[in-house]
Amino acid sequence: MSTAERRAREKAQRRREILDAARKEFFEHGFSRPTMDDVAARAEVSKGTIYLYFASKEEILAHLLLEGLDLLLSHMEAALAATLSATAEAALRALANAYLDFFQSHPSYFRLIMAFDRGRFGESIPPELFQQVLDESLRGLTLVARTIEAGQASGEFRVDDAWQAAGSVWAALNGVLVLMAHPLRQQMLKSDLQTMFQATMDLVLSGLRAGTVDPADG
Amino acid sequence: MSTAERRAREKAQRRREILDAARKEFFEHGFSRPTMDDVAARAEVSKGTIYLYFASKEEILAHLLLEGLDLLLSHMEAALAATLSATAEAALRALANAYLDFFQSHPSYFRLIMAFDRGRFGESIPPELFQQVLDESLRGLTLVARTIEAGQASGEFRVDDAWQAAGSVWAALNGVLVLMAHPLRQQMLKSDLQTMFQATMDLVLSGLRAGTVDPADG
DNA sequence: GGCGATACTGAACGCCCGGTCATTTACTGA
DNA sequence: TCAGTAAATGACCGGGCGTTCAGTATCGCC
Repeated sequence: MSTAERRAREKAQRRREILDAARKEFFEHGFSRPTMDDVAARAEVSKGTIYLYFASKEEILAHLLLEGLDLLLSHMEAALAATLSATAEAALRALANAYLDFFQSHPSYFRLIMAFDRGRFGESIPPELFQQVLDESLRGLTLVARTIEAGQASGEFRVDDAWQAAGSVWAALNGVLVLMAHPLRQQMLKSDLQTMFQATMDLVLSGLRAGTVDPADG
Repeated sequence: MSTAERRAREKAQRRREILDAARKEFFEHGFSRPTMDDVAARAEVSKGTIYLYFASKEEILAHLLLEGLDLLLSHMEAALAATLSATAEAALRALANAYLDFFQSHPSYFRLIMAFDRGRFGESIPPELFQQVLDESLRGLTLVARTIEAGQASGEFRVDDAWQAAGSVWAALNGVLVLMAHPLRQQMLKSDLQTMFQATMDLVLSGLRAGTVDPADG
């Protein structure tokens, strides 16, 4: 009996080793360049072995993507948990900073998430994985939307549709990260990512406070 | 003498034909899938001929990219020209709508611009073309920055740094387009691109009017 | 009419790579 | 000890594709 258990443990371990090797390869050399042979060499197994654990190259990437989303979500949830009793604005700032942190600490995961968003996979990965990714994605947006709803309730934010506002906030922050990812942009705008990110957050928060209804009035 | 001129005309014409064929192929099937054989077949020339007019596949894409940027800039400039004597807010809305129009009328050019932004080329294309792309890109941002400066001057907008604000605005609008490009997103947020785009623009404008300095005060 | 120049052609080159499967190796329980 | 099984191997397959270049066709001028 214990033999079977050990076997299962070893199998899981091997799988993890392959995933670790793939992560290193992909994060070091981009998501296209590395070949299955590269990953195999790094994992110190033969190429055939990889296919005993994963159905395809894309499936490996899909698993890494899920890792990244999990990490991002846990960052965001931790940030929210730490500001439970604060104002909605503070909570929203905490969420945004968690996203910025994630971008800076795990740029490759960020790039992978963006690649998925662009439809890099979508075909050719198991629908069940695909659904998981969508669910995680939705959970993230939900955190933002709920925070904005709290701000609506407390009167901090004057917006009609919290989900729409959440979409705008997410789009704006994401937009800054994508835009400023390029060093050339930082040159063009003569400011760095941090500064631009905070400025955008300030702008958006100012908009949320002022509300988009009845611009001239309070 | 006229012979040489005709020759030159014909050469330019052939070049245009190849570019037209490449545009169709790339816009129909994505920027990677089509092969040089596909482009050649579509242009009704042999593959070798293409290399008499372009140095590489990437260079062709770079020229298409420039076309796209030109088109976008002319849209934006036309929009600005039509609102010369209006408020800064109206002008900024006109710019934004021009961008939205561009996205909707020429989605493939938009995707190409985004691909460049991601660094899809950057290596392997002539530095002179690369520089041209950066210049155009900067011109676009300049239009936004100047408009915001006008709003600063007129007192419509309360921001310290017009360029920074321009970056935020650009990032936010770009972010919405990228975010909502996916049909799944529209489902998640239960609203369409148009609505989200306008909502984001409203939010951002509200922020510009309110200013990001001294939040509680006017 | 023929010669040089210019334009064009497409077979061939060189290289890359994801995925498969017959075979070998390692282990285990009787 | 050995047969049965699970795991691992890596040569091989089938395909793809950007780029080159030796050879061919076309044109215009003397």
